[in-house]
Amino acid sequence: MKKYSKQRQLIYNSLKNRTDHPTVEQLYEDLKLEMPKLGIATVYRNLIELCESGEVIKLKSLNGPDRYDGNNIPHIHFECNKCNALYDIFLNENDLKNMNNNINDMSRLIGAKPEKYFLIITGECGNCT
Amino acid sequence: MKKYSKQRQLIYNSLKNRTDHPTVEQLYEDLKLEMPKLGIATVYRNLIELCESGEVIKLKSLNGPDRYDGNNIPHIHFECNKCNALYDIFLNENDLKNMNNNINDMSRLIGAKPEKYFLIITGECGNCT
DNA sequence: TATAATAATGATAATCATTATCATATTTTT
DNA sequence: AAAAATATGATAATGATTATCATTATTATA
Repeated sequence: MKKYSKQRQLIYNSLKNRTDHPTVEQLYEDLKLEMPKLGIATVYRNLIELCESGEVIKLKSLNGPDRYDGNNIPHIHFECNKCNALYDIFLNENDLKNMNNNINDMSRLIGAKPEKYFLIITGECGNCT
Repeated sequence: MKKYSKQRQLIYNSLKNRTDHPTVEQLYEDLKLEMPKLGIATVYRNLIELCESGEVIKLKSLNGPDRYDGNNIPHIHFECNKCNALYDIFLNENDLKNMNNNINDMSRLIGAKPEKYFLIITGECGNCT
């Protein structure tokens, strides 16, 4: 993957080093501290590229704007409907395999060919109970 | 559930009688044929109410704007990344039970209390292959 | 290495989706 | 039927994202 511009490296590294799944706005505000001339359009542009290359995952939040996940190994998400925090949930090898089998079976029901899946659970997170 | 205004009944019935998961714009254009004075804000407003009451489900499309599902029995979705069609996939009782168990187990991993889940599969649908 | 060609940036305008406002109309209550 | 409560339609306002374009940075070429 190409990541030559200073800006892209900054965006890429930042996402790889945080697990809070920031919105574009959050990412932009944080990165401006390191690179004050950064433009928000650059953040949008690079996120599109990074998503297309598969380095980054775009998450459709149920409440606010889209959020971004720098972790591209397969996993699922939990969104707290109290505090809006978005958590990663990593499945063990066996559960992941089962999940993939289920996805294939489900898709077969409608004659479709699955590529990816997005599973998001909502409810109350541990911090909010 | 309350659905007294002519407009709300129209919106409600329309969603219950179609399975294509329209966007607000699509729904609005279609309903204007039956009720030419209908305003799009009314569509938005009533969809919010219908979602809050659980009669209707809001779906976060991976590409376009949000889409709405008049079927509130638990099921999952497949979004075709070629033609953008959004399909329902209904699970049998056993698979649904397994899915719920999995959701509970996954949530337990991070100490969260699950309420709902949204599973969307992407790929190529039967019509596009 | 200097220079030409290519591609990315930052500022901001434009667009798209959604929500807010408010005067009017409809529905419900009394 | 009148009063109170609620919903509507038109449209302004907002929020999120994309498009434009002159400038700057990066890469390729001589």
